[in-house]
Amino acid sequence: MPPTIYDIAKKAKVGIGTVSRVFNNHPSVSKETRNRVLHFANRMNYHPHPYARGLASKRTNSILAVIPYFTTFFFIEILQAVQAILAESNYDLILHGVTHPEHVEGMLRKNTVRGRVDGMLFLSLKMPKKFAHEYVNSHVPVVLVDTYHPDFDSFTVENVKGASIATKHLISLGHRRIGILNANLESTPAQERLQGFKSALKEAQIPMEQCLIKHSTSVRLDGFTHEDGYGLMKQFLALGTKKPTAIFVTSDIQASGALQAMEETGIRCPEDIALIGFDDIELARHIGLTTMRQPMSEMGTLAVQRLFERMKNEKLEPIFRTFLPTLVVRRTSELISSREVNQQGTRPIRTVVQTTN
Amino acid sequence: MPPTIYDIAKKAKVGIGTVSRVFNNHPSVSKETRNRVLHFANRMNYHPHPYARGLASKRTNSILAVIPYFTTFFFIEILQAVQAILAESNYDLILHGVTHPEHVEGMLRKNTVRGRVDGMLFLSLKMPKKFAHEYVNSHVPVVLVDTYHPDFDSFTVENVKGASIATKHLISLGHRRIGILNANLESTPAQERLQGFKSALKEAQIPMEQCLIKHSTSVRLDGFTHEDGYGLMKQFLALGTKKPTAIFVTSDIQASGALQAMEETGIRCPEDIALIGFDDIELARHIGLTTMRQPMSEMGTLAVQRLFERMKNEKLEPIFRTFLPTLVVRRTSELISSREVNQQGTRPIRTVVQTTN
DNA sequence: AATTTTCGTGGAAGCGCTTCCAAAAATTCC
DNA sequence: GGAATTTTTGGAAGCGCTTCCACGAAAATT
Repeated sequence: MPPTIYDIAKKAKVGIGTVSRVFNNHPSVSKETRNRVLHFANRMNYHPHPYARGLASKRTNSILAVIPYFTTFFFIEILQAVQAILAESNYDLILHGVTHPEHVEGMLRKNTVRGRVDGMLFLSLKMPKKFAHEYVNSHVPVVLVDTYHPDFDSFTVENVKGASIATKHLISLGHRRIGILNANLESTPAQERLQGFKSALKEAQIPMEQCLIKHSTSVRLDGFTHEDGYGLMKQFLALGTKKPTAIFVTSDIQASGALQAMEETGIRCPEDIALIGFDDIELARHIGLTTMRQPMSEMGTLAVQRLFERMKNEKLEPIFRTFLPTLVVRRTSELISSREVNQQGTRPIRTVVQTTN
Repeated sequence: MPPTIYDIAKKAKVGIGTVSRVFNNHPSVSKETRNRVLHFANRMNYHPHPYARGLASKRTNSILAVIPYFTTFFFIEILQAVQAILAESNYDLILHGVTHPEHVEGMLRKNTVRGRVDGMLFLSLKMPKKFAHEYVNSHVPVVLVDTYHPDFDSFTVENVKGASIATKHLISLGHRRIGILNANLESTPAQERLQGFKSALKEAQIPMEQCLIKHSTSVRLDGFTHEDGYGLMKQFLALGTKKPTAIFVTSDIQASGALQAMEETGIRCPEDIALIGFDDIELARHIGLTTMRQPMSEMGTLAVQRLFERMKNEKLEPIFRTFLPTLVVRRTSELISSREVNQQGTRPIRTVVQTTN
């Protein structure tokens, strides 16, 4: 049996209250007593039982991250930043992957009750309306990341503007027949990116063509997959002379599929069709994909910081913070004329990050 | 205040023992009573307090995964499999990223004490000798993944054989000047992969050349990075006529860096230098990299299953299970003669998985 | 020197559960 | 119909801690 606070108290000839105070850095313990307690605690390898602590103090020192089941780089990078902060504050990170959207509500109802966790990060999932409504007070602080609800702190990416910037980039390159290769329109990012795309075209007074607007209908990962990109690009390529000269693809992963479809068909990028993605996952750098960078690490950091603030002070007004993706120009959207070609006919892969504001 | 077991008991006009029994699926509760309790519990949104439960029952329903701080695809895929199993068994997954190797021991000492978690997965980190020694009984079940120690269940990849298979693949393609682009030799996988490489050459009676053996000295991620691959490949390319015709790269991520270095220099792959990586991360498929696939998902699954077994029965003998990586042949090791070239001069990216036993 | 204030400390109560034992209720048996 | 079983049930004790109140000793004040 591991030693309890009583064992330490007895050995150190003090009361349990004193031992407790030592381990909670309570100021009113004399230096000698403190050292004596620490000495024995150390010798006996004593560690306060976190559950007993949680039960007695109503603080758990752990925060819960609820993420969609599919783990992509997007979440990893956010969680990595989260972990870093939590670790230095001595908090535990509990992970809940949600497999089915219907489970979200039950999960919330279960974990949102005081005493389970000190706070909760809710990533990329739709906050059920019904739940948000009945979520009044006396509840655990919740911060949303990559999803929005007026009643909670929300940290999201400006998908509309990002998509618009991406599209404008293609326009600025001289393209006029521009397509969009979108994910499943069920998902909010897909809707917003489509919206941004359309607004950019409208602003540039480029007429929209229905055949240049394609989206996935797949349910898996809301269509943000390599396969969906591949399939939709094949459809684009089948358009023959009506096919676009540039395409805004709503995620890097889809773009990689699209690129593969192009390679197989012998359509060159960017010569025949230029491409721009969204996300800037690691892969994008490797394949030289122009894309919109999402500041995942920053989002994670700010979200936890906000969560901590809210844990200190319940009554903060919800804030809604938005992150503007940055344009990262790489090979797939290079201007053909501006290319450097070396003796072997290959080109260096370069990355140009363009800061937008 | 959330309702407690007492509130439910009062409403349902039963004793707290009965409520407890209902929530623990104890058989000796009559159907009507059970339904009545459940009815009120539901109405009042009652959820047993996990910490109180843990304290009273000495089961926590959570397992801890200790991972190196740097989060790579390797861990993600393993953890994803772990999560899937835990979720369906109603267990929580607690994540501890270890930032500094020196922290490992303290972390173990702290969490390995009964009552904190029910079990622990220890990924890719070196189990401190000193700790393993004093870790006798009355401790939490621990299972190691991607690392080995005789006193614990260990699930590891056969790096030596994997590296040997990779090297033999290159040999079978007719290559004789074969290099190895390795990570930091401080790390076990790097050492083992070097060993497998050497043994394959020896078996084929190919003399080893010192200049074809290169490794990273970087500390970050033990040298398993894009940058290290890039840098070392530059060194290979600087060898001029003495440069290899094929290289075994000890990870996909390094291989992607190596490929970039080749592209920049105008050295073609596989025409001038063939490449084989290790891991089969998603990226490998996208860039058409031949590689050794590590069965990460399978490892994760089996490791948790073993952990569960051990949680049921303390006294199991440690087992040591080993996974053989599979050769996945893609573009970077194609035989030049066997290439299909289509009219535009591009080739389809194909994947051939070769099962080895 | 007597009084007040401060500091350090001990330990009871209570956090919300599980588990056990004893007792009540229902069922079976003779 | 009553005793013997079996099935349900109630609730005290205890899990390991925090927190608060009370108390004695030391320091400061008068």
